[in-house]
Amino acid sequence: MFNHKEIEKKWQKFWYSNKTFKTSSDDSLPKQFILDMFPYPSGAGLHVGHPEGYTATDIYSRLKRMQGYNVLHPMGWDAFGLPAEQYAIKTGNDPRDFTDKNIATFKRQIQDLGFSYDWDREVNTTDPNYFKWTQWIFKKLYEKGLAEIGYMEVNWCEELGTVLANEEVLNVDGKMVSEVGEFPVIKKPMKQWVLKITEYAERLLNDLDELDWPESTKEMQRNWIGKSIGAKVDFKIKDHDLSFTVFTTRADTLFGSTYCVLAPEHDLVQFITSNEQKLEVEKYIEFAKGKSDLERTELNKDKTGVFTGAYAINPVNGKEVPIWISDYVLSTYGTGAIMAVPGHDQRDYEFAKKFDLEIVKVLDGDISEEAFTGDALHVNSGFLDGLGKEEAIAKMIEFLEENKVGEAYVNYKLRDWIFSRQRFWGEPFPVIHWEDGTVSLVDDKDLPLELPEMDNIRPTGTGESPLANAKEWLEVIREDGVKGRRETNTMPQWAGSCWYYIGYILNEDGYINPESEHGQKLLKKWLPVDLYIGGAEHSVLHLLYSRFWHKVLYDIGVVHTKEPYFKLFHQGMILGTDGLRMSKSRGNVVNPDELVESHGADTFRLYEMFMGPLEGEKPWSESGVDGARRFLERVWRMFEFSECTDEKVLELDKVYHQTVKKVTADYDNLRFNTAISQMMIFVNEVYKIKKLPREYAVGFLTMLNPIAPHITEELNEKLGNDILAYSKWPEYDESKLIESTIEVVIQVNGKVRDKIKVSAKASDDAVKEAALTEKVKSFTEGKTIVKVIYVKGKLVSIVVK
RNA sequence: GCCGGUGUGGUGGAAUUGGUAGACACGUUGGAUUCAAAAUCCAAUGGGGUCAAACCCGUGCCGGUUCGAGUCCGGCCACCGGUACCA
Repeated sequence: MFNHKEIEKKWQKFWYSNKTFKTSSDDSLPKQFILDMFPYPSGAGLHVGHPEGYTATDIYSRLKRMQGYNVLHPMGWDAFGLPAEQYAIKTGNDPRDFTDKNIATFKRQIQDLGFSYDWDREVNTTDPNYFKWTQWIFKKLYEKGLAEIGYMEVNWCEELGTVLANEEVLNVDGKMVSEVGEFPVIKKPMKQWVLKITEYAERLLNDLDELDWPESTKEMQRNWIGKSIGAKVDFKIKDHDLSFTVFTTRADTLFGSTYCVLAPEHDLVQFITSNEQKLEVEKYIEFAKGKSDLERTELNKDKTGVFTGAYAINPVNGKEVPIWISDYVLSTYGTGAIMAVPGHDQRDYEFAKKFDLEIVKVLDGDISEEAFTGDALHVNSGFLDGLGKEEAIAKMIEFLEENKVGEAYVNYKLRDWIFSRQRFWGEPFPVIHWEDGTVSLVDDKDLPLELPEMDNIRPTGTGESPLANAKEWLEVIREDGVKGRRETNTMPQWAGSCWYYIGYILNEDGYINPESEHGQKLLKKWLPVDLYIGGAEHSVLHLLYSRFWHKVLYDIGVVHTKEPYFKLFHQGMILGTDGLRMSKSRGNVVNPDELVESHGADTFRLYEMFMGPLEGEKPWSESGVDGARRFLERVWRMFEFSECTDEKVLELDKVYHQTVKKVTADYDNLRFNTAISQMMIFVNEVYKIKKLPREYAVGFLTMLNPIAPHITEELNEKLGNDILAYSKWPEYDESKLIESTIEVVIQVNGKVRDKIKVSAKASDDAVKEAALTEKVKSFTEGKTIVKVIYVKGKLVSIVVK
């Protein structure tokens, strides 16, 4: 039995005090930037899911160091956010203390696992020295015209007097209510900072192609960006000097447009509603405010809507068509208005059937039961009659452009990013609103703009953040006597996580100015991130927002790669022993502390990597942990019973070289479970032979070191060698892997019937000949052999009739 | 609902390009060791069938392509992640 407590503490202390894993400033070595998604340090501490990805990157980092790379492998804290805010409001305590305490726990737990982080580069998003640069980037966005104030809809709860996160809103009978108290929640437009990510939509879409990311993640981002090519069409409103624009991908069906629908929030609704309809329209707008987008669109089974009393003029045929409002049209997609073509759009079809609106067939397909949305020749469409879809779309756009009533247009589902939160615990905006109506930014030399000390953080009841109560901080006076008020919104948690990979690079005992010569040198050296591992739950939002900021920084010359993260990998979730997601309420959360205490960090790391493929979801198992420990015990004993000899042990040649080959390839491809099983096979062989040549002993310890760094360093030290952390990665000799005889499977009509051993050098014909064994013949007898297929070195397939 | 994923023995999983399904572990059973036990070492272990073999069945379900399908195609089912203010 080895004493994990002693060994692990000893090596952790050694690495920490020697700064073994400090990033080298040596520019001659090739670099590897290996990054984890940094955690939100919750009050519950680390759970066993966190170290899964961290172990993977740690193995990879240790491998790359031994392969001669200069490795940057840092860790930090995404420490702003909702839970600390809620804790502060509930208890009256300062979120800073709470956050610092949680970080200390997380850090201790992570360090107990022996990860090879360069702790000199630790970042913390709530550290003013860090968020100084978050604010600086915001200023750059503002100066580039990418940050604007606009009225955007938020979840407003009148009773609670506060804006709620989607997470805090429940759906009861299709209505939004607060999680706390079940009070009504409505969509209410409020002044918000908005980042114009849509201006980058096309680049965010196109540059996905050059990334080594899971195809599924790229696909999700593509779908999220949601590019659709179509046209804008202008509709004049009868008896008003007003018009509105719709976006459509099927401009060719314009002759079939028999009504239009505006989103209930559409600006025009108030101007065009007739007196007779006014009451009903207002009632409907109220009704729609209480529904979430999801309920309004995808979950919407029963269409609702109200006629406004106004008519639009169809620009292609001059027909007067009624204008309705309905919640299935969203103000946030396209132009917030649609031309309804009930014959050829299913939602419009359902709506028209329900409200008995005219349906005109303009494509030659069956519309008796449902809308026909395919490609067919046009009918009832004037100059489009007889044309197919593509041709007709092109011709219609030509008509629209010639008559100045529309144009070709590309629409994205991607929406601009609401970048403000009505909260205390976030980065303050470096913005002052002056009483003369102007807005100015805080000067660079006055950054960071820190959060005020507040005795009691509480909601204001007006929808403003608790910062509105911090009078001294809030109110400023300009030299000319004009009064101003600081922005009371704060930035969302995304802000700090959008650029933290850059933070690590710049953090050399304080943050280097990214535009300085030294900062530039560092950024050019380290970017992009070579490997980024984190959960699939970040597939779209974090990764898309972060890519957007990176592109902006690229445009202003701060960074020099188009993309931040070159290779991305998602680790799967670790489930509870019951196969369900770990959660406090289920009581199935496993905390690593007890296991590290009882089994040791090496066992923990080994078990997590052996559980299954990194990307898969896997349930936790106690007995599996014991098995992992048993393997390490077996390794420990292997060095006790086997003579460590300087002689060659020919029986081990093949399995050793196989192991080097497989482990090297598997580590590189993040397939740790199969690498471990190969090392187990090697150990099993040594147990049979009871001899271990020195060269193979060191090679084996080197290979196991990235997974179980403490025990391998200890064994290696006992052998009298220098530390493994920077030793040379073993190489394999292909010639040792060649077999002289091979086993070939013989199939008859696809079923395995016999196996033969043949010389590796045997000719194809000789193998085919040898395949006709007595047993095989009993299956081919009385039948004609139609075909014989030989797959080299693997099988012979005989087809009979 | 929409987008993306997953489904293989009693259990975790392996099979990297269509070529021996179940590597390696866990568990179980048997043996060795021990006064005895734990630990350790060795062996067996998908299901049916058989004294043993032969043989049959088997990768969520239904169908297809192929000499050959866990792998490719079509249609389902179940579960998981995301769905823009949890991050």
